[in-house]
Parts: sequence; structure tokens; C-alpha cells
Amino acid sequence: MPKDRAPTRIQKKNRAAILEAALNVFSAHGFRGATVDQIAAEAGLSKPNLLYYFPSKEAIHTALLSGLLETWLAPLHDLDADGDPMEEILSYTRRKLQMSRELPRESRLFANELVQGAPRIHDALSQDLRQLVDEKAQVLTGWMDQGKIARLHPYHLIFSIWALTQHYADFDVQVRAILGDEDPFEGAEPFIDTLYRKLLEP
Amino acid sequence: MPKDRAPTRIQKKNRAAILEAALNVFSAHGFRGATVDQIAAEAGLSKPNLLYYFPSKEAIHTALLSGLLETWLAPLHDLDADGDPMEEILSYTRRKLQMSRELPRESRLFANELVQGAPRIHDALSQDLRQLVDEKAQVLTGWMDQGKIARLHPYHLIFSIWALTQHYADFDVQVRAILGDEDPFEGAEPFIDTLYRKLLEP
DNA sequence: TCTTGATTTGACCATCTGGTCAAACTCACG
DNA sequence: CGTGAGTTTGACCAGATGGTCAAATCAAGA
Repeated sequence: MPKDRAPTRIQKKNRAAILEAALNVFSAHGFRGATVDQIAAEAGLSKPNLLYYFPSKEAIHTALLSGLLETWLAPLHDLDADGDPMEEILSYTRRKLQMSRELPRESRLFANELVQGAPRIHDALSQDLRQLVDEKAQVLTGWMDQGKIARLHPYHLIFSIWALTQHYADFDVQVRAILGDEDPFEGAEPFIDTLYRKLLEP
Repeated sequence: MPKDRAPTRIQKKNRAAILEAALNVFSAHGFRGATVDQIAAEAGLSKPNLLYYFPSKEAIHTALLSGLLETWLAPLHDLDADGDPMEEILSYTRRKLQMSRELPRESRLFANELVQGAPRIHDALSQDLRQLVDEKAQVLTGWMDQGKIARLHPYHLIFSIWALTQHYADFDVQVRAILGDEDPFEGAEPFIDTLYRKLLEP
């Protein structure tokens, strides 16, 4: 294992390659379904070499998840209490949908973990995520109190945005099996936009 | 392997026990994450005994999925072109949400499969499911043409119902981590009901 | 260039896992 | 009962998998 001095050029490169490869493999097969050999091959390293940079498969997975959590929650973080309510929410849904389109591996990585009971990120859920959502739910409630948007259960409103947007990344195969050649996001964007306009209109 | 005569009492009992156990294990850990030993233990059988009833792990999984597919699609099947549009759709969403509540293992079984690219049910998706959805999308389009419900992309409308309802089963841990003690379905039902009323109102 | 720490690897190991098999046991029915 | 089909299991196997280690190779600063 590399000493904990400043990382060398090679360390940076290889660590990045491993995490990139791990994202591919874990998101496609889940934790249990991924093998260290697979990740090593994808990263262009031998297995022992990979294990020189990360002490175990679990450690790679953990590093990956915690490294991506911030990215994943950024759009919700950016929901601004001082912005225009309708615009803020619509822009949040658009960013989330865009992330489904551009970062589907990340979405599936979390989906894989969640659908199996999130054994490795349960803490992050009930700590960081919960706190963030509590905070933003209050923002939503504030807007409802001011009559700026329709009164709805704020938590379920947030869940609905997650469900609608992540569905396109997580269940991509199903969506494409049904739509055929049509680009899912082409239709999804205006649909979701319309949905929230109608739903939130006071 | 039992001969293909009429199944004996014991065969019925054990096959059922195996499928029940397999549903528990596969839905919680995915195909790769589940082990034959685990399923056997859960079914109260030894591993060789289990493999006397099903030739392989894969066979159990297949039997389970194809046996449940019908159940899973029944609510959409029942969407009646001759019924009242708004009532038909709302009752479909209610049934789907109820299934998330009462059959979460089934939902997660499919979710696990889909999120990993559905390697074992790709055919069912692009054949049976696609055909069913095509058919029901036409029903929806008909209602839109008649001005009975708002004009929307019919496929994305269906996706939205799947996403919103299955979210509560598939990502149960996340939902509960955020809601704490509150029953997710308590709030979800009126939320989803309101959502589709507002969305579909012509 | 030389040295020293960083990097890489072939060989190896223990465990897990899906699956097999022959032998033993049980059950239903004549 | 007795018997043959149906059922169960302990022992076993081959391959996959996560992980280790000593030895070899490489890179960069003195």
C-alpha cells in the first residue's frame, strides 16, 4: 500500500483508473456481482497491483460511493430558498434528469446499493441525506405556506422527483425495450416539466 | 429430478417452499449475490435436495421470474379502454402502489434484474411487455384524442406511474431512512392521487 | 550513475460456490 | 407387509474468487 505522503503521479493515475473501472463494473453488476479481476482488467492493472492501491474490494466500493455522494446530492444542495420557487424546482428536476442521462453509471451504482438494502451506505442515508432532505423539505414547506406553490407532502414531492428522473438511468433497458429507437430523454424532459408545472401551480 | 408425471404432494410442497425462499433471497441480494445454500437453508432443504427439484440456480431464478411476470403485469392488463379514463388510470396507480406495499420482494426482484441490464429477461421485455405497453399506450392516446384526459406522451405517462409507485418498494430503505417512523404509503397514496388528477385533468 | 523507495507481478492459498453422485431412506400402493 | 418409485443426504469435485507475499522492476533525486 502506498505511504500516505503526497500521492505520486503514478498513484494519481492508477487510483483514478481503478475508480473509473470500478464504477463501470460495480454499476453494471452490483457489489457481489463484480469481481476484483474484472475491475483490474478494466483498469489495465494486474490484480495484485490493484490491491496495492486499495486494500480490498470493499475499500474500492466505499471510496467510490463516498466520492460520488457529493456529486449526487449537489443539485438538491443547490435548491435555493431565495430563488423563484417554480423555477428552482423545475431546474432541480432538469438537473436530475440530465444526470440520469449523463451519469447513468453513478445512478445505477446507488440504485444497486439501495435496492439491496444499502448495507454499505446506511449511515450516509440516515445522516447526511436525511439532514439535507429535511432542510430542503422545510424550504418547500415555506414556499407552500407563502402560497407560491401548491400544498403537497414535501417529502413525497422530493421522492417523486428522484423516482421520475432516476428511473430513466436505473431502468434504462426496460425503457429502451419499450421505446425502441426513440430517445427516452427527448420525451421525458417535456413530460416531467409539464408534470411539475401542473402539479405545483398554486 | 422428479419425473414429469402429476406432481406428488411432496413435490408441490417443496417446489413452493423453494420458490418462496428464492424470492426472499434473490430479491434481497440479486442473482449473483444469492447462493444456492442460502436458498436451500431458507427453504429448509439440503442443497442436493434442492437441486433435485430444480436443475440449477438459474432454473430457479427463471421459474420465479416467469411465474411472477403475469402477476406483475396484471394491473396494466386490466386497464380497461371502455372504463372511465380518469378512474381507470387512478385505479391503476393505486393498484401499483398497493403492490409496492404488499409485494415489495417481487418489485425488488424485477428491480435487481433491470438495474443490471436484465440479462435474463431481456426477451420478455422487448416481446410481451413491449406489446402490452404499446396496446395500452394506444388506449391512452384514444382517451387523449377524445379530450377525456390531458394530452401527454403516453409512454412516459406509463413510465411515470411505474417510477412513482415502484420507488417505494425498490428504494424502501432510503425512503424509510428519510421518513423515520412515518409510514411511507400513508403519504404516498394521496400524493400520487393528487398528482395524476392534476396532471390528467383535460 | 547510484541508491532507495515506489511499483509491478507470478505463484500461491483458503474459502466459497454451483453442481454431482452413489448410497440410504421413505412413502404409497398392491 | 413388500417393493419399486420417489426423496434425501454426506461426501466430494472443479472452478471462481478475494487476498497474500517475496522477488523483480522501475523512477527520480542526490
